[in-house]
Amino acid sequence: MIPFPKGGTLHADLLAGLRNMINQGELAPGMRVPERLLCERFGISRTPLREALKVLAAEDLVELRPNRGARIATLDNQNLQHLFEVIATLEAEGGRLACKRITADALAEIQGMHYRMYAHFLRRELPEYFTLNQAIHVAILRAAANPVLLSCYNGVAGRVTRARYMANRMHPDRWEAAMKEHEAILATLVARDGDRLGHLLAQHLENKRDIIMAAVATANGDPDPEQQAS
Amino acid sequence: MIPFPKGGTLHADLLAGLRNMINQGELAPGMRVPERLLCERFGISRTPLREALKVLAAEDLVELRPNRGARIATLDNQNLQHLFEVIATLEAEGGRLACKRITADALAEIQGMHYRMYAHFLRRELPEYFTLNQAIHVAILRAAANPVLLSCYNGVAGRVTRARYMANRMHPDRWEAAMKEHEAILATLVARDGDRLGHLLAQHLENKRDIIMAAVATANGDPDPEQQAS
DNA sequence: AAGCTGCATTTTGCATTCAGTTTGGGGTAG
DNA sequence: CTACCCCAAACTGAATGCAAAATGCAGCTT
Repeated sequence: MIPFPKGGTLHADLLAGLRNMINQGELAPGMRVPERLLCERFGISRTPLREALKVLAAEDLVELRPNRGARIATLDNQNLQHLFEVIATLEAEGGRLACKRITADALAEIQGMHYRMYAHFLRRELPEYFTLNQAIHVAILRAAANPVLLSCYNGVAGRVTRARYMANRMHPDRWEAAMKEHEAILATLVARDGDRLGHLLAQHLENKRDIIMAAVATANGDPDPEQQAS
Repeated sequence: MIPFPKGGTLHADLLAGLRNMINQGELAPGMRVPERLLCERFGISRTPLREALKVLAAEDLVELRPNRGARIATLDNQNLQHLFEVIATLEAEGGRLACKRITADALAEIQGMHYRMYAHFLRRELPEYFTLNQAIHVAILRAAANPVLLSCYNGVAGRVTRARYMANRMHPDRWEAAMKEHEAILATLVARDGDRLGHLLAQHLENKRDIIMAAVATANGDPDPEQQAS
């Protein structure tokens, strides 16, 4: 019986737990969700688990087929293309709005995160770098002061988190380029140039997409991943 | 006992039924959701109803407070601002992509819908006009050939559907202006001018937002609605 | 008379139970 | 040997039951 964070109601905690399991690959894409097994692993009954699965299905993290159980949603290249297209759109708009609305405090906090991230870059501490990287992107979205935009972003970004976990290493050249992009992003945010920031973020996302898609391709057994359609 | 569309599984049908009830105001914003009452009205048990409520809560259509039941989410002016900001973003990007990807068939279908809508406009048939109007917007999104973008749009647009129902009448001048905007939108789509279409759609959405917010304001008892922040 | 306390009722959250469907296997006919 | 069919076991979907928490109200205190 595997313990899990018990903050509030059971189904809510389960939701978080299942999300983690999916993101970390414990529940592999395409896999059937073993209802009964998970119930005894978590030490709960089927009711809250099924409630959580309904929510995950609404988020397209699992596919729910009537009378035939649930499957973990797969992430093929086309899915990733579509997801990143939407993520880029939301981040770009978030950047534009953030330039208009960001407070001095929020800007200072982002700058702080940026420099801490830079330190991790210099020390080649990839996990810490990734964490701050993602935190900066979320912070910009948050600075856009639009909770709907943020929750929309979280919903879509959550669907590629699994793929992010696969891309847990990075070519040094690309890493340096990404760091430079972040430099430009920060400078443009400070300059409050919304349109330019939007474009920079969209470009940055495209590059991120290529890395992740390459990583997913290798993870899927392709040793020489050079497929990346437009 | 109120009947409801019974197509597939019970909770899925319930979901659709509850959405309709919310959109048409049968379940008023801020209202507590009487679990037991709805169960006997639909003639079902609490389990599928609760599953449907969990999904609605994930979509932010209802607010779920632990041990204190569910409330229908309210839609204040700020919410509408935020929602329309995101809707405009998604529609604009959808328009840009549609210009790149739309097929001749899809374009012809949109043109057909447009002219039928124009006929309803000439005859001042508002409900039919609204239906086709919405269908055109969805068709453009669909032409963008990005299912993630579409489902994202549906999710956010679904949250303002209630407000749309309140705006069931329209000033003749504004109606004519909206019709002209649609003319321009169609022409720009035909011309495959993605960036321009994006801007037109965003502008069109801003106007729609103003109408709906004014209607909601009057519905909330404000006889002279002149609040519309940027 | 207003506010607080304690109890009864209602409601929520979860477990358990029941009914209907799918799935897998063994047997049989071709 | 292969294909089909039938049956049983497993699983899914929904209903019911039960414990805990919240709500409402009466009576009491100040």
